[in-house]
Amino acid sequence: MNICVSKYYFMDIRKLAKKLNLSITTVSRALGGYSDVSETTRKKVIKYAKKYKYSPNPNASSLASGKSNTLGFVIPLYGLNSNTLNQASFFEFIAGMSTKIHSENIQFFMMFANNEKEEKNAYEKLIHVQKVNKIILHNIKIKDSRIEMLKKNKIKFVAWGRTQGLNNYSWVDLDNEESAKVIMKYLIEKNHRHIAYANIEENYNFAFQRKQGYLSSLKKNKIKFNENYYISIKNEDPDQSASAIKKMLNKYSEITAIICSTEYSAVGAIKACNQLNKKIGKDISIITFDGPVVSTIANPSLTAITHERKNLGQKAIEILTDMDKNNKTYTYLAKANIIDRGSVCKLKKK
Amino acid sequence: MNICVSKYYFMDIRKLAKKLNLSITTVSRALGGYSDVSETTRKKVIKYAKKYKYSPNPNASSLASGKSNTLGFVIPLYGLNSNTLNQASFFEFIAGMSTKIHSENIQFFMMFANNEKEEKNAYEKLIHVQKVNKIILHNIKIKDSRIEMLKKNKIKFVAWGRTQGLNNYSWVDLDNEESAKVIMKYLIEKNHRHIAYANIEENYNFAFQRKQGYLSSLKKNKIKFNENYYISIKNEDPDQSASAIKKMLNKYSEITAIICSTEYSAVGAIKACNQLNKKIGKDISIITFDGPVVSTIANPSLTAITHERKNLGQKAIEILTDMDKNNKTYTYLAKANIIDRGSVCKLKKK
DNA sequence: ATTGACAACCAAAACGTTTTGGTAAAACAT
DNA sequence: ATGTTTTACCAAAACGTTTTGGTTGTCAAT
Repeated sequence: MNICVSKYYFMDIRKLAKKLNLSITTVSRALGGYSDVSETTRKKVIKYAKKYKYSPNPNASSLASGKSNTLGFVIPLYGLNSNTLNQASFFEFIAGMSTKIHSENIQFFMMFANNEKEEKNAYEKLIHVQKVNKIILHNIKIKDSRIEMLKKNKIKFVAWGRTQGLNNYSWVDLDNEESAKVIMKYLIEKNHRHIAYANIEENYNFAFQRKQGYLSSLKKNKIKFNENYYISIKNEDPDQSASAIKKMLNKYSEITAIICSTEYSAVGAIKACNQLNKKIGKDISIITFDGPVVSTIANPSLTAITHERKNLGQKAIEILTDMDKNNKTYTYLAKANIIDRGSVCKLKKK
Repeated sequence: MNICVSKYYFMDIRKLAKKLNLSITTVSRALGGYSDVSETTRKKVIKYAKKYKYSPNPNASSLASGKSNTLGFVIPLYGLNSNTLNQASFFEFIAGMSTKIHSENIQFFMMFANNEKEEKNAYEKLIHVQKVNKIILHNIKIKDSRIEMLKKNKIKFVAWGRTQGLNNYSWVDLDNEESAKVIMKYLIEKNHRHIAYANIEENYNFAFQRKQGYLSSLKKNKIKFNENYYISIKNEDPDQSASAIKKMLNKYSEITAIICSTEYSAVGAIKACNQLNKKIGKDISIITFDGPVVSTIANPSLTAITHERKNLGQKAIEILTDMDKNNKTYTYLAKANIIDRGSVCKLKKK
């Protein structure tokens, strides 16, 4: 009654070669997809490899080839650990990756970083000690020196997020600017004209992009940007948001809708409205970016625009495998959909 | 202007041995801590290894020794991906680990699992393909066949959580029963006697343990267990909780306090009270287990008992390194503290 | 002086692959 | 018929360690 050991009766390439009456070289090259093996032989090799559950020893293989077929990934704990919302998007991303990884037989090597210095160090270790040849670059800064570093080392990578300016590398990202426009269209169709925007500080790239979409939609609809309707909070702290929003709503009572750039500001908005006894979805409309947590936890729930984050992870892996084949760079923008939870009301046309 | 490559000018054990005028064997054994190397030699070796930033090629080392000094860890996405609250505790755990991993120079190998079958498979791959020699066993079931499997393969492991019954292996866990008792003491001191308990289904081990604490505290204080005050919800769905709690409060208006076994049931309780127009912290008291999310997002915030989850991760690594030295098993129970957020009121003594 | 134990070192084998630099046979071109 | 190219295969080296099975020299006990 051996639960597991029996399943992996040990089969190395030598035994496999002997069983097949082939040389080790041929077996290796058959499985490696080299062209100096006839198709009939290759099929036989693959069939037997499957039958005997042969899987090459990854250490031997990495050692011999100088590459490890391992995907490096650094988890920036310092950005995640205290931020429940980022955590959710993180898990959605790796869940997306995992669907592809399984089929592509890639392996995974993770490291942790508790601050920026550790983060950079981790990437260097991944490359020079672990010898990973693929990397998911996460937690992109507006300007990011890691990109040059990876290029110099000729490591294939996909960035999750973009730097500001020219992005001449492969990346996947949310279509932040576009989704802000979608939100604006949604509000304007419901006849909102005095639309406030609660942001976190703009040196987060996504926050900057979202604001751009807001501004360009205003312009397109010939609404003048009113800077009193715009809030920028340093930390992702709902209480700070709440007090700023409260002040704003008190002073500018003509505001009928608030766009919240993160879930934290959304929670702030809810608190502010509760304190002012404004009924959400009636006296005031609120719409937020993202919202996995708000949707289940916050009270009341909020209408939100959500991105297909799972696609991001999937695409990242797809791109990496495509990059193996040809040396192009690829990009992917995740689209977003509005999920109506009743926190936005339709105003009468004036 | 080389950002990174220069930092790791390549130094292997051969070059190091040549520089030191020693054999490769001696260098290896000096760094490995073997006793057939004199202390003076060892010091010299270590000094130079540091100076030249030598770090052994992990693939070569694993290949030669048959062990990889790598810690295996399977992320059960199927339990995490949709559950924001588990995510938070997950990150707290790995953040805890990361503080120790850095200092102990352990490496990390992660796999993902989207269901129980994949999960078990992942552990087998970790052992037989990746050749990890240490494992953090996560997502423990009440009865868990993986434990036998790991024992049979002589893999050192620490379980995060416990099976029911005899636990003759190393584990770290929350002190669930004790913290339920702490909560009960807290409520009873505030003169609550009609205390309801909103649980999720008891075949989660932690839910079972927490209920035990509740029951034994009742007994100790000579309060008879009233099964009408006890709710057990299948899924972690706030709305299901809400409707059950609402029904209960309507029928048994003598209830003055609700203990929520998870944050989800806490959100349910908040919703129920709002719908019944009962003011939390005044008309009714609510206290919840955990609460990283509730504390920032839920409205109002709730008094909660929180465990030092970061310690769990730290201890897990500590235990693994201790187990390397001597073959004992270790256990650790994380203590909990009540954080008062005003949702529990003091009743007048009758 | 001889023996045994011990300390400190080392050469070579082993780990399981990939890669290099071939060879033999078959196919094709002249 | 001969030279050339192509196809299909392989032996051996290499990857950078750890481990095995020693050797040599020193010291204490006899």
